Amino acid sequence: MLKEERQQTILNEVDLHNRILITDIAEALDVSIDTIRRDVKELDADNKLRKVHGGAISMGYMTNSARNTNIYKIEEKAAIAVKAVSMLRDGAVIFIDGGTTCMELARIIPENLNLTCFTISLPVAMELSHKANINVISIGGQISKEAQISIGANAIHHLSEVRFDYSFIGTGYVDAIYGLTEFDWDIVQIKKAVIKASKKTVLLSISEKLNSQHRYKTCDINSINTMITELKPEDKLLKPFKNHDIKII
Amino acid sequence: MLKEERQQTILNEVDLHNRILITDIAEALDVSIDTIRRDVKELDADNKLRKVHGGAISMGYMTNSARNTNIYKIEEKAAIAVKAVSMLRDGAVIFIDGGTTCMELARIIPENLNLTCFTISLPVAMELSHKANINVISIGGQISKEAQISIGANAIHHLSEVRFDYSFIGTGYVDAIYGLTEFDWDIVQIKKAVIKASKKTVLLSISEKLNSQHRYKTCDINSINTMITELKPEDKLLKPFKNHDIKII
DNA sequence: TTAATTTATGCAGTTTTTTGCAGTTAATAT
DNA sequence: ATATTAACTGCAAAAAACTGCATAAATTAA
Repeated sequence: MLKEERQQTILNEVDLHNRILITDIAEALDVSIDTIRRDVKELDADNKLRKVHGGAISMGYMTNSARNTNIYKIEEKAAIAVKAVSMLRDGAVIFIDGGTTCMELARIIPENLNLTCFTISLPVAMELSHKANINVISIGGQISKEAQISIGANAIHHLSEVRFDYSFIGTGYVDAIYGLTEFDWDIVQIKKAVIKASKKTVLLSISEKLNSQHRYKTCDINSINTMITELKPEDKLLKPFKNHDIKII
Repeated sequence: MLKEERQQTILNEVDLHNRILITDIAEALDVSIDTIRRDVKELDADNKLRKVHGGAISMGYMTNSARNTNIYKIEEKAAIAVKAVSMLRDGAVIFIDGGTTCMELARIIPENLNLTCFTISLPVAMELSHKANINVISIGGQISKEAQISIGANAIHHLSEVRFDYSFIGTGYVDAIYGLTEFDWDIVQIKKAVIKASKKTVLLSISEKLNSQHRYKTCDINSINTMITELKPEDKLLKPFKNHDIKII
């Protein structure tokens, strides 16, 4: 049997069943385990499948990391994400919110970090699921079509049963006096539950949102432990927040 | 024997068997191995076949090479999805499994249909969230990195608290005698819970999976109410399933 | 026709590729 | 923590591919 044939067979099996065992294939094709191991290694290098311990899994829809490049103020959000990542320590149990800033954080979390990440966001969960050492836990519930996050009583109830070392949240609007506010009532409810479940709450927000407010209130500014913007901590725009008990990065 | 003749013979053999061994051809045509090697080299340069170590394979046989971005057997899966969609009625409460076939179903569910859709799959949830009239409920839990679905006790517990009119599920392997089987124990547990929560269970499977089996059993074939493949119901491949109480579409 | 030239083929020696095995290390499961 | 299983490393045998060269066959030119 030709090597090419063998590799085609492997690919076919992987496509069919999403997952294969090296030992199964070796037995089926009657070649040594090492040979199949090498085949799988090659196919993995060619991005035809993903090699895992003991076998291989299909690329399937794993590949569709539909990089949405045109995110508003992406540079600022990336800068915020970098600061946020520096807070992460091995073994931490954290929560990551939805929204493009938190998505950016999820995207740049290093592969080698061991974390347990809870999230209500479908895109964040998908992004994190590609990282080997991150244990991802999706909080279920009704899906908000606009934000692609879980909302509703079910999600809130779930949040009441966990406790995060850190939660990284975004907000629609933030103001030193009025605190964090949102356009959407459902989202406020979820965020309240998140903050309640967190030992430390970290707010990620681009400076453009500073000094803005809306209808529904999530929490006072004092409920936030750390605030991250793309600005330097000494920037004058951040002055109104310095009077509070907030660490500004 | 003319060189042209010889090369034509080689091409014929390749077309016939999809593959050849250099040594076989050399022996059959009674010329030296080097000659055939040179012939194959030329034919490869002319893109008449693909030379590989030890022989050559036909161009047509290389189905997998260009297909990297696409989904395996997408036409078949789309055909299955079309049949599945025809079962949906306004107001139904359904469950959609993960996997590429179920993803295809999610993709083609009409915008104007009013449905409540539960799912454990992140990609399916994201896809459905774009449809205005679909109420999407994500079942949370630990995220399986391979399948991008929720697994574990939490997800199973949730499934125990709902009841679906229909559940559309995929499977790794299906056989008339051994029933539905999977590679992965966690996934079996989830699927058991799904089936238990469903008034009617609909299996979506491409025919290539028929008569295959693996280690862990999800359920007997009788637990399935409807079975959808890309084949016509009267296809002889489906005969083993006709003895059972299954509706075949 | 014959000589010259090109092309094709086979052979020997060398290099590369493939494969399986044994021993060790790493990962996973119990 | 320990047992089991898988992965990696280096090695060696076998098979295949490549190289250069010599010879044979075919083509062309004189």
